[in-house]
Amino acid sequence: MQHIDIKEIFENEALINNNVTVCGWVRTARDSKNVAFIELNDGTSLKHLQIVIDKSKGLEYEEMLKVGCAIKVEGQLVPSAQNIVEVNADTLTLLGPAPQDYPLQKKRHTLEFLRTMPHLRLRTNTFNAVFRVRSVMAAAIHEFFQKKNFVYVNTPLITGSDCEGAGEMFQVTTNGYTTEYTNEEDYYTNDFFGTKAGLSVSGQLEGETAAMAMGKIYTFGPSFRAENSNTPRHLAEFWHVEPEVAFAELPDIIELAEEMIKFVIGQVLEKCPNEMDFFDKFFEKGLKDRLNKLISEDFGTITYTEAIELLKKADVDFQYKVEWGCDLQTEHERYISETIFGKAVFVTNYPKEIKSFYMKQNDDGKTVAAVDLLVPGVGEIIGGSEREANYDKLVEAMNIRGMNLDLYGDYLDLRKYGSVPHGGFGLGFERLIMYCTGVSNIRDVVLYPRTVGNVR
RNA sequence: UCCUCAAUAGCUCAGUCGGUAGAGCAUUCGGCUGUUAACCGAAGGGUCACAGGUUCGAGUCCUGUUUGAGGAGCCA
Repeated sequence: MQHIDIKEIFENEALINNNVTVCGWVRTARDSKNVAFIELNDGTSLKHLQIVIDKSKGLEYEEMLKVGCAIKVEGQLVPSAQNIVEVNADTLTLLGPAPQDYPLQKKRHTLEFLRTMPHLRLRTNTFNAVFRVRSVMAAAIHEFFQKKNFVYVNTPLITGSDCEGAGEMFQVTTNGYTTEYTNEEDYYTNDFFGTKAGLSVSGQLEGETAAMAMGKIYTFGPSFRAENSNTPRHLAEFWHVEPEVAFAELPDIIELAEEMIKFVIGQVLEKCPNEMDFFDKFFEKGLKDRLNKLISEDFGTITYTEAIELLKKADVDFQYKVEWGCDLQTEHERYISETIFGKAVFVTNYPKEIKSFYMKQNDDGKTVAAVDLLVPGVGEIIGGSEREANYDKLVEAMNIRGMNLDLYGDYLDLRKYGSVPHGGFGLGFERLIMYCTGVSNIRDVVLYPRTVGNVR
């Protein structure tokens, strides 16, 4: 169907005073005696295109004033004082009518109401802006890593091993509920893979194997967590960015994370000015200032041990007592990133007891080379570490946790043959989108959010 | 999973001390000299989330359930 994107209508000055054809959905219409106005949106632009209907031309137009219908318009593009340009319609075609029970109105709806119709909420300004920003961010992530010679790998979504400590796995099975087996082993050996399988909670372990061959890799794809967590920051299915770098130590990983966050946010500010104005106006006042500040200054850095000292000295009555060895609670993380630093901050070198088996044990014998990136508002958006490269130390850490070493033969081989210092991090893509847009519920930055009890 | 709050017209909400269900927007109809969430007039629209209970009488009080939101835990 030959037509011009509304985005181009607004940007290409050469089109002015020419005849154009545009298609789109009617967002709102205003009718008076001699003239009617339609605001048309085709998804390419946040700004609507005004269509002017001169009633003396005798066009059929009444059905096309209904909010939500799809129309095609041919007419002359003319300058407009208030709207930059507008189209004086010569012909109007109704592509798809919208009956009066169309649920979206031309007024503002609550995000809660829009969540009840994930298919139609996409036709609102908010979701138009969210998914354009999401798309630009995804492209920026690829661009960042590709320019740095990282190889994009796709780790398996179905896995036999659990990335320990990263949450509950969804089980993958072809055994129906009517099948009966006498014991668990019998059940799994008769299943599709002949063993217990699940959806991956992280591609890290497989990513490490790739990094130990290709040097620098990244994954960018879905991860699945069956945790019963009901918060505005958790999804059962989310997109995970997981770079893994050989010949790298913890400071290299921190530098990479900071550089990546700054690049992606810089791209959004540059390529989505209208969307960012929209978010700044309707979702978080001062959003653009906050992001511009973020990309122009260094992130904070503090060790876990230093953070504990500062929290102990803080004149705040925390609900959870601060003691070296405890994991940082949300209230502590907020105090560090929002009150102490007032910006993004890396917290490093956590006690080994509260972190995963694969993290490199530091020489102090008490901590591991882990890092979390805390940002004001959203909390933790990155978790990473230098990995334990020493075979014996890794085996020891796994034994302490009572893990079955037989399931990790491939992983242990990496330390047996040509082991090198390496590390990486995991970024929750949706959390970065929240941080970038000011949208405060993760369900509103995903097309069809999957959460506990919701798989529509 | 735990804690708190909420659920009234299609949407957003009001509803006083327990006494006949309200507004704005939307919809439909009519009007209006180019409007910007247009404006003006009229009409239609209700199982007050669901199930019990207290009461002469419950949208309002009590109990349970469901759904949603926020916080916590877990995490990205």
